[in-house]
Amino acid sequence: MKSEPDAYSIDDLARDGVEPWDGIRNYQARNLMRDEMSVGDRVLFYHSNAKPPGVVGIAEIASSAYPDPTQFDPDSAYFDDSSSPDDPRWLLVDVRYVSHLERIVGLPEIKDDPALADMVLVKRSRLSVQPVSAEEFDHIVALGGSVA
DNA sequence: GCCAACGTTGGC
DNA sequence: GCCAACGTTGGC
Repeated sequence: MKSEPDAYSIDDLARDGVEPWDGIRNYQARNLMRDEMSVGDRVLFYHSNAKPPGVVGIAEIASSAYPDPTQFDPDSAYFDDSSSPDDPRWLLVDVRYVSHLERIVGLPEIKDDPALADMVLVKRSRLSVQPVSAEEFDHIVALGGSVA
């Protein structure tokens, strides 16, 4: 899962513990949260639009998908007036902090690693929630160093 | 700041 | 249903 650290960083998640992952406004990302995530699933936390961009930590899914309240809030940047409470268009999941990696695994390193060539991040980078295989997950954690 | 790659919108 | 115009993402 990607986040711009200026908006919400791994340090913010470490401080907050659990955070509703609001603001996802992409159908593919929504469907992944709805259909492919279970409580306890591990998450790679990725800093996008960062210097450097890369995987910075580990989180886990702390809830199943439920309606994102910001879509109904006219004062929110994520407000969507074509969504109704009867039939919510946008969902979110709660995300819980697990750990930082010992070092950032940067995007260039990921792109250059043959074991990671099939990652969605490499093949189709512009998606804020992406599936990661168990092998890819373990490989990146091994590169970055697991703190726990 | 630039721009490539997508995703969405809306006229027809 | 097609597709042009437009908006967003995010690396560089």
